[in-house]
Order: sequence, then structure tokens, then C-alpha cells
Amino acid sequence: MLRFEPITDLDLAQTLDCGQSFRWTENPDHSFSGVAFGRSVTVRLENNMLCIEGADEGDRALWSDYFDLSLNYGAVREQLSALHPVLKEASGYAAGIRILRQEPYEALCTFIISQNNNIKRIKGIVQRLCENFGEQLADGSFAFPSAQRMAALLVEDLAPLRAGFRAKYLIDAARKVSEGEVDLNRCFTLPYEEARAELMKIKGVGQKVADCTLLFGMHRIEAFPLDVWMKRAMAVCFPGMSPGDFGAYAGIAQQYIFHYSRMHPNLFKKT
DNA sequence: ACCCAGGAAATTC
DNA sequence: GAATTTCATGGG
Repeated sequence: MLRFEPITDLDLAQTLDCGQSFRWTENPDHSFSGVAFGRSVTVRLENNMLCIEGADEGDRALWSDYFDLSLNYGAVREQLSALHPVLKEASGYAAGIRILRQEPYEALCTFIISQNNNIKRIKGIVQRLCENFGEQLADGSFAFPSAQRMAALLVEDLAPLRAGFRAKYLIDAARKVSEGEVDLNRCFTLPYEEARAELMKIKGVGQKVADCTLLFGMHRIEAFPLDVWMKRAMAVCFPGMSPGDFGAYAGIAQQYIFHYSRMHPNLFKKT
């Protein structure tokens, strides 16, 4: 069991159930159980201390990075709040969100699955992907399958996932990643537009999926994914503004706005 | 029956 | 080139 120093600006529900990761489930006591990096754990907050059951001391840095504990989100919110009054409102409402550092390949696959889909069904498809092709862990849960494992599959093999037209995209991603035709590690350091182009070599990966992969899988927090919710929010609340106007922490601003708009759908009705 | 969901590719104009 | 249609599946 790992225990971290007391921390502010962390809400597990806002962070783990806000549509950036699809592998966490809430328990009756408001802790969350999930798998990341092949480790099955349960996380909870006790007196503002993050506690991770099932993790050992050797993984302290891994989980600190996963929950982005070293970034001062209070300072980020202060900076963002100065940009626009609605962003100030949204960042206050969603102040407990942190941008996770997920496994790059997992982020890539889950956001390929996300296209023209809803969060509930995305979770089901991801769960079936892990159960069918991921390594089983000691407690019976499943790791996310590797690109190498998935590259050995045929599109038909993914039928049990019921992923529809996205199955062929997953196979293309697995093959290009496992053969090095797409280098996920380079996407951490390439100039932003080049990193996005690298990911878009995969069939089924456009700008939005590439942006989500960069933001949630490579911690490129300048990324500002525009999905249907964000396009509505931008049209209603930020007319004339573009992603570049949100600065170096655009991705965090995006998550604040995304969460705020999903929790207040009536404010962003289509005209 | 129709519409929508953290879109992108294929087709048509 | 820009606008529209198609692609699978499941819930409201």
C-alpha cells in the first residue's frame, strides 16, 4: 500500500470518470479500482492523502506520474481563469481533474474506440478487449493487451468486442505500432504538429483521436481535442477563440470545459 | 421509428 | 476543395 503526501486539486471521480480513462470503476466506498501499466490497484483519498492499495514502494514514482502529482494545478487554474470568465467558472467547478499519464498505446486504442461512440459503450468494448486478449493478473483482472499481441490478430478475431467499424482501425494501429512504422515514443518529444502527423498515419486516427492520444497518453498538455461537446461549448461560450488561444495548458483548460459542459448539458443546447 | 454518441473515411457536389 | 454520406452498435 502506497500513501502520498496530502494534496489539493485531486478528485478521484472527476479525474478517473471524466472520459480520459476507461478502465476505472467506482466502489461503494467511493474508492476506484482499475488496471494501469499491468498493475491492478484500488485508489482512495484519506484526509487529502492519495492511497494506492496493491502497489508497492518501487512503483511510487510510477503512480505519482500517473496522477500528475508534481504539477501545481492551483497555479494552472489561476492562470487559466484570467483568460475568460467562463473558463474561470469551469475550472472552479472541475478543480479536482488531473491529466493522467496513461500508457501511450492504451490511450491510442481507447480513443480509436471512442469515435462516434458514447463513454458507457466505450468502457464495455475496452473491457472485452482486455478480457479477450490481455494478460490475466494475479487477482483475476486483465492488463491492456500489447500492440505485439494485437498485431497477430485478424479483424474477425475482434468480433467478440462488438466494436463495429472500429475493429479494422485497431488492427491497423497494432501493426503499425508493433512494426515501428508509427513510433509512439517519439511523440513525446516531436514538435506538436509532427507528433500529430505521426499518429495520423494510422487508419481511423484523425486530428481529434490524435489530440486525445497526445494529451492522455504522452502528457502533451498543449493539445486541445475538439469533440462534439467541445465544439458546442466553443460555439456558445468562446466564439472567435481557437485552441491556440488557451496557451501552454490548453489541454487542462479543455478538460475543465469538457467536464463542465457534460455536467450542464442544458447550457449548451444546439440552436 | 428516429436520433445521438469524446470521428474519420469514402463519396459526391 | 468543401459539404454530405456511410460506417456498427446500443441506449434513450
